[in-house]
Amino acid sequence: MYADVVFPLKLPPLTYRIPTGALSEYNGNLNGRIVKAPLRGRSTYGLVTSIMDKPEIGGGKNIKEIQGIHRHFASESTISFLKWLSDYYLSPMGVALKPYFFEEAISVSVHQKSGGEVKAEGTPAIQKPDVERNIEERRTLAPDIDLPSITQSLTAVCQGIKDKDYRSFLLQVPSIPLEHLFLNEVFNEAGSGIHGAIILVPEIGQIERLLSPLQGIFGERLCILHSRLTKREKIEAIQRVISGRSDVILGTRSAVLAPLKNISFIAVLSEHSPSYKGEEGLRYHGRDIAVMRGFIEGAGVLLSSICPSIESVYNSKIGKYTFLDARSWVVSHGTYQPKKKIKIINMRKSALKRRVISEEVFKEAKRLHLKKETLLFLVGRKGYSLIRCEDCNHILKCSGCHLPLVFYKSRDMLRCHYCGHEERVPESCIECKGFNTKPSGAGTERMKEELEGLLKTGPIIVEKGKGLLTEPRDRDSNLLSDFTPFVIGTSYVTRKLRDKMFDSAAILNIDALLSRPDFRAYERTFQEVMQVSQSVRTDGSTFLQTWHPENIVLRFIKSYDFDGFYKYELSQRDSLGYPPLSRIISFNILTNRETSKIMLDTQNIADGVRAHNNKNSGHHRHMGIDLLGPIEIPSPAKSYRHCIQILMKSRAKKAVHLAAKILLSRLGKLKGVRINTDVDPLKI
DNA sequence: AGCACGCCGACT
DNA sequence: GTCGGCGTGCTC
Repeated sequence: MYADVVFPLKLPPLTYRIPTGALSEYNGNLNGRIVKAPLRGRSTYGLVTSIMDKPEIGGGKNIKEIQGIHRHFASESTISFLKWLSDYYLSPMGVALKPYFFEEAISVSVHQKSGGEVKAEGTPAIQKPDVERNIEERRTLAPDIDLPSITQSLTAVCQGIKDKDYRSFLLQVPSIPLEHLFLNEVFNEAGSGIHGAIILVPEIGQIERLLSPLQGIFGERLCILHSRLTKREKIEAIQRVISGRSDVILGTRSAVLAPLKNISFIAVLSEHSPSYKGEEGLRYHGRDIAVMRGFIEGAGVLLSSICPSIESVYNSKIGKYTFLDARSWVVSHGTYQPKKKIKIINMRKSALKRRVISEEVFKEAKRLHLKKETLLFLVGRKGYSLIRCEDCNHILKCSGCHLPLVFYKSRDMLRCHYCGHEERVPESCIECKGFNTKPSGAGTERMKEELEGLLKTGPIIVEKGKGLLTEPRDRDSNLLSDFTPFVIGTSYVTRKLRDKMFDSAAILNIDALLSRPDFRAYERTFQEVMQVSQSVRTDGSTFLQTWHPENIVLRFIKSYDFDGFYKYELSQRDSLGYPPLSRIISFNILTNRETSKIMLDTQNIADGVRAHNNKNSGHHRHMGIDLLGPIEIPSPAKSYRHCIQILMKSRAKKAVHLAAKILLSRLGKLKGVRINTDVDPLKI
């Protein structure tokens, strides 16, 4: 008998001989067991995914023998999920095994005597929920909360958990605290029915805010899992999960693949967050994986957000998810009023002299400064500005990366934010040799300068720029006391300083967000504004400065018309053939070699696949597969100098996978290149 | 991931 | 002349 073994390496399953007698010792089934097998002369731990009578004909000639059989790791459903992952993300199975915490599981096996099954200790008794606290929370968050209609659906979630029905929900909430409150409700209602749960948040910082309420409910059953744990901590966490001591996991993206034996519930908070998408290794999307894992393992899945992704709303419209609308959880009086004012500022009418700040925002700054209140300024970048030639309109770029260089006035240097390269500011324009180079646009540094200048001229005195934060990267966010009047930062300040509330906020150049070369630019902008408004107090305003106030997205945003936006955006995506109505797969061909020959070869391969596609689906014109490229793009990987990209795009979502496999197998024959495949890429 | 094989620069 | 650099390729 033979077994296919997967190693946590960039490898497909390899075939090994099963030692005689071993099978009967394990009831004739080794599937899902960790085994030790020789690989390139060294014994390595791997996972058995299938057993068979005869080895595959095409496989290796001198098949080696399994050296040791260890604990059971993966159920049949886990193995089929692994296969699905490898298939969907077009990666070798070993790459799919890695994020499964396989190596941690091996360490656990090795340290605590291999061979035998670890007996699950049975789930510890559920702790009494902290009822007092929850009631208190409800009172302060939403005094007249009207639960009935929501509760019905919520109970359905709980029933789903109890019945092991496959059910996914998309919940739209008006605020982050209510998102958390809802989750609390689910656990209070369904707590005793939950055996195995995963709660995902997009960033590590958000774990903290859910920790104590969840500990109140689950006590020792709760386990934290994220990528910043040390090796040791990770192994410890996985040990708790494998042994059954912990069956409720709170963590980031990677936690979705925690090796839980049973799962009855998965929650994905802020499901729209781009942090859920991986950019290396197995490039899986945490939210999509959650839905798929829920389906395969029969768990209820709850996706929630203040501003859901177009994908998820689409999926709810076509019946894949049940939509729960909690936006009406708005309290009319009381302390909680989520719909804060959003003001669109027409810069054509009201930009002040240096064109980065408007009269309205300046007035608001003066007003708030007098009242000792706080204002958040959001700018597009760090540093002072870009440098643009007034004569030829050329913007200074990094010679290596072809990305704009950022001017740091304080150090009088230009810096490439991508590769870190620094250079002196040139005397004249590289393009036209003119001497008319000027700062263009505004970063945090320039805003600080601008603001100090403006406020000093008025009746307000700023204490030597004190309290103005220009370097939000500072690890120590404690620098920001509650009395810090003005914070200037890039958008990720809102993520890092979630608990700090501002009296107003201003996005100084929303046009930069809206005009990003990304088909999701409008969606991202909507989400960004919703995010920012979360940090603004109830009676405060969010100012959006724009040179294009006629932009339809701004009108949707201003009136919080998410439904209108969704309709508009979906029709745009439809007419251009973008997701969610199509699927995109990107292929990056990375190399350090001369690019011209590879470019030619790649072109030929692409043409071949194009011909193949046309032959197979020529009569369905609208269902065809678009193959774009190859084109040379700036290399996204530091260790490779060149990158050639091919994009595949089609409304026929299954056919595109098939075509991608053909393309990949041909690209694989190229020498001296590395190929990165990204299914459903976020950045293209 | 490792580890071997392989083809170009400064040392005994 | 060799030692060794790491870039490239293979692992049942």
